[in-house]
Amino acid sequence: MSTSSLLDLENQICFAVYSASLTITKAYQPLLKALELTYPQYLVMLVLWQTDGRSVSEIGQNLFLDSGTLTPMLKRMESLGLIERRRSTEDERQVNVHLTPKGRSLRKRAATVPEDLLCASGCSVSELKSLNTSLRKIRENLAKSELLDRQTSKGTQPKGKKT
Amino acid sequence: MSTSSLLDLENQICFAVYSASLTITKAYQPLLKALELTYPQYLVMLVLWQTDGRSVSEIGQNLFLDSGTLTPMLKRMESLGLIERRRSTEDERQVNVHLTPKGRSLRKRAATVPEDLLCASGCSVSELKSLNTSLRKIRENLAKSELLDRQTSKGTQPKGKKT
DNA sequence: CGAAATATAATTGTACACAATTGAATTGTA
DNA sequence: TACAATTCAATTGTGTACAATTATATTTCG
Repeated sequence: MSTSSLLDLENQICFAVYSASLTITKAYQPLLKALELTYPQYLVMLVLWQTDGRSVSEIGQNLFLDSGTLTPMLKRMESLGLIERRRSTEDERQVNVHLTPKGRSLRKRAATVPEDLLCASGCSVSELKSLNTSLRKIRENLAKSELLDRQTSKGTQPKGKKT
Repeated sequence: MSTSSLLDLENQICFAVYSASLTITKAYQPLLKALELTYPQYLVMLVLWQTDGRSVSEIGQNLFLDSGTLTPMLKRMESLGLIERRRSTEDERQVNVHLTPKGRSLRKRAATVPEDLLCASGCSVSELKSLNTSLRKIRENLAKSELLDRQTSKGTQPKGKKT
C-alpha cells in the first residue's frame, strides 16, 4: 500500500468516526426528546443509573469529559429536576450528583431507547463487537500517546522541563 | 445473547464512537496548531485542496454539515486569510469558497499530519479498513432510517401528513 | 504545625453543531 | 408573465467540548 493512500485512509477513518458520531447523536435525538434528554445528558444518566451519587470527577472519568463540560450540563439537568448537586460533607471539594425520583423513574422509559438505534445501525452483533474493540483500542492508544498530555500526566513529564 | 446485553452493547458502541471522536479531535489539535487549524477546519481544507471553489452547500454535502455550522466557521477561516468567500455571479444564492495562496500553501505543511495519528492509533491497516467500512455503513443506515428526516426528504414523506 | 503541592469544581473564552427560522434568488408551472 | 415552490446561505438560540485559569479544600511533608 502506498504512503499516500495510507494517509488517505487515516483521514477517512478519522472523518468516518467524526461523522458517525454526529449522525449517532442526531439519531438519538428524536428518541430522547420524549425524555427531555440530549445524548450527552443520556450518557450521564446511564452512569448514575448504574451508581447514584457519583462525584463530578467520577462521572468525568467514566465519560472522558471534564468539569468545563459537565458543570453547565449538570446544572441544566438539575434545573430539569432530574438530579441534585450536593457538595460532599466529607470532602468539601467534591460535588456529588444524586438522582431525583424523576431522574430514577426515567430509567424504565429509557430502556427501549437503544433498540431502535441497534436496528437502524444495520450491523450484525459480531460486526458491532469488533467495531467496539477497535474504537476502544484507538481511544486508549491516542490517550496514551504523547499527543495528549493534559492532566493525564500520571507518568513522567514528556521533556523534563523544570521551569 | 440476552436482550439486555444487546442493548448494553448498543450503548457501548455509540459511546465508543462518541468518545473516540472527541479523542481524535484532541489528538489532532497539537498537530494542527502549527497550521492554526481546528480539526473541522482541517476537514474543510481537505475538501478545498481536492477541488477549490466549492459552494457552501457542496462542502456541507461532503462533510455532512449544514450552513449553521459552516458559515461561522468559514468566516473564521476567511479572517485567518486561508480562504475567500465570494458570492457566485451565475447564481447569487450561492457562496463559493476559494483558497488563498496562504490556504493553498498550507497543503504541503499539512501532508505530514496524518502520519502521527496513524502511528498513534496502533491499529493495523486491515483493522482500520474494516473499521472504516463499518462506520460508513452505520452512518448511511442511520441517515436512511426514519430517525433522521430533516432536509434529507428527497423520498416520500414518512407519514403523508398534508398539513 | 504550616507552607507547598495537589485535588476538585467552577469560570471564562473560543469553537463547533444543529434545529428552526429568515430573506433573497432561482425554478417550475399554470 | 406571474406566482408558488424550492434552493441557498445566513441568523438565532441552545447545548456541548475544552484549554486555561481561578478559588477553595485537602494532603503531604519539612
